[in-house]
Amino acid sequence: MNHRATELLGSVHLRQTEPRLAILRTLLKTDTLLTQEQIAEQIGPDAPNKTTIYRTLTQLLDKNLVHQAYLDDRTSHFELAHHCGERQCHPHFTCVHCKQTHCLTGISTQLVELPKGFSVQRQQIHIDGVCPNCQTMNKTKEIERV
Amino acid sequence: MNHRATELLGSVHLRQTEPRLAILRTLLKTDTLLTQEQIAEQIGPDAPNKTTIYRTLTQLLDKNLVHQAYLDDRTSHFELAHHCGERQCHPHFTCVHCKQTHCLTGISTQLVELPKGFSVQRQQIHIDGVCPNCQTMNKTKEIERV
DNA sequence: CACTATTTGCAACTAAGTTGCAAATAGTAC
DNA sequence: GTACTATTTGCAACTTAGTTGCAAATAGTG
Ligand SMILES: [Zn+2]
Ligand SMILES: [Zn+2]
Ligand SMILES: [Zn+2]
Ligand SMILES: [Zn+2]
Repeated sequence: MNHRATELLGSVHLRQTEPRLAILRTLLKTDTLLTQEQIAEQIGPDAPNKTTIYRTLTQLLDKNLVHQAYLDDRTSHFELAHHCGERQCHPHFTCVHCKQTHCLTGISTQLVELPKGFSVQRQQIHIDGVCPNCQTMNKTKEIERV
Repeated sequence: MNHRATELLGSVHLRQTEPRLAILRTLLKTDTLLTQEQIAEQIGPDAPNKTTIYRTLTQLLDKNLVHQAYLDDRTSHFELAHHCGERQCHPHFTCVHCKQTHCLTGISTQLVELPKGFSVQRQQIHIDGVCPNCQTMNKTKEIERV
């Protein structure tokens, strides 16, 4: 992981600093979106300052190593761009019950057919619903009530 | 418009108050998403307090008369739900150049096929790109440069 | 007209994200 | 290794969308 982080930084000609490596390692480890706060938590007590985290994420966004998603809670979520297509991110699913967001990386989706004159740079799909976990929990509760 | 606003409020059993009517009239008049601030602007000097606007929008969201979209700027955008399907809003297109968002109400889209166990409540598609207006403006500039 | 539950406006607050600046450090040249 | 400089970092102060508590105003009802 550490090596991959170094590699990624190198590939976009950014200096190899500990804060940047720690942030990249954290993003490499996870399979979902993370907020600035979650990144800091996961790095632990020696996490970089929040300003540094935001600045680093902005740089990685500019280099297109990282993507940003706006879900339903007014805070930005970030992830590595390596599971996204050229003009389309993988879809995201947010459970209205447990509020968890899942990256649907295995799923193929179509680009929307746009009217003449519009050109696409990135398409993002966001789905709200109930996740498998909460679905079965609800069923269990129903059975218990009977 | 005024009549339609009254009708809408009645249909969800909310009291007919001037702030609520003004907000609904504004949403009825427009063909795009609006922020709290834009709603206040459009109503003018007698616009309701921002607290009232947010509270009203939340009530209308609960009654499913209004939908909320999170685009790329950390502020919520609102619109009437009347151009949305049962489980899917119309797609939104944001121009990276002029920052304007367009409601693509005429376009048909598919629901993503979810893995077993996930159930959909609402699918939203958001596209970033260049709008027809900015596209032709760029072409014109190129020609001028030659 | 009177009554009450609901709604509104205001001021103070919360929290995500940004900015300016001085101190620290990565990469480079010797 | 040491010195140098451009870049990066941390901190504190700030900005701003959205929320909360509460007292005053008002829609609907009889
Ligand atoms: Zn869930
Ligand atoms: Zn994802
Ligand atoms: Zn445009
Ligand atoms: Zn729309």
